[in-house]
Amino acid sequence: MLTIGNLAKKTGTKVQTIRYYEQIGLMPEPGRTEGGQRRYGDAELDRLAFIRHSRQLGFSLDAIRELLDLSDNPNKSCEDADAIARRQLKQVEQRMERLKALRAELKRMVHECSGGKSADCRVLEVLRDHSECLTEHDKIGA
Amino acid sequence: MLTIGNLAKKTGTKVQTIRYYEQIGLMPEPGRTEGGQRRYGDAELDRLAFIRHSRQLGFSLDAIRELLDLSDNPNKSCEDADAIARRQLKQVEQRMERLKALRAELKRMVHECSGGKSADCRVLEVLRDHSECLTEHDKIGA
DNA sequence: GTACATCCTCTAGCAACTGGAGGTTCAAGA
DNA sequence: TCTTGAACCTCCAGTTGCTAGAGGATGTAC
Repeated sequence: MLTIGNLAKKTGTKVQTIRYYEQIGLMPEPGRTEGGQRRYGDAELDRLAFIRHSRQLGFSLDAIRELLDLSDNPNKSCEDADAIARRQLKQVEQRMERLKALRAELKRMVHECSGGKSADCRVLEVLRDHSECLTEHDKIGA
Repeated sequence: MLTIGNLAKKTGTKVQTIRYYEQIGLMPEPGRTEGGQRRYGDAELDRLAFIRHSRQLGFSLDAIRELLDLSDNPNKSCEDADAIARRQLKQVEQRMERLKALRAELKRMVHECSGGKSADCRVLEVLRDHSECLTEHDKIGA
């Protein structure tokens, strides 16, 4: 049986995060010692590893909830899981497109800066005047 | 003079967001009508446009605060603004690298899914077992 | 038996907004 | 001039995914 600290170490999670996952119902309520401390078994270790791995792949906690539900019910259709992954893939691709445009703009700003007083700064100038942008970058966020 | 609603429309910002920027000191306290409603001039319009544009390029509000300070003081060195932009560029590039790895992994997951019961789902299987991953993707977030 | 690392709960905070409740003001039309 | 209704006001709570700290209890190793 694992203490919460050891579970945390094994999965690369913070202790507080595990308690948080329990609080929002992603992790089950584990058994406790007489003194009230949490003790975890292998099932919980696997579940937390699944959650962490999914987070690393960028899935939201809501998406993970769905994936866990599919994982818990082997008779459900695989298509649902696939759809979630496809959705995630699409999001990732959109974010990459956005970042590409941002990178181009930032590079241009940075390369045009020649030092000197900020009155003549190209970086600030571009920020002041959107029309100087070569690319579209309309939505906020990555 | 602009009402807050018109300022919002002109800059593509929500009214609440403008009030929020005022609250945190990014936007100045504007003049008011006798009845207490905010009225904005061109300076505020420019400032908000600057803020929004910077946000679109992914700068944090803290970074924007610095940039605004530089913009307000034309005698300060341009190098500071350049450094902020370079920092931002670096972040964007790091995020892109991460997303590339994620995209590869997600694509692989999705392409291997052949439908059927979730018991045999490759998506779920990969999520269960990190060792099946071809790429490293250790840090969470984009 | 005692030290002290680790655990417990609870609360608050982070970024960067967004939404709603409940009430007031402004401007245009009758 | 009055009325209507859109837009404004303040204040508070919620979002996502954690993270940090206070103040106190527990577990374990020596």
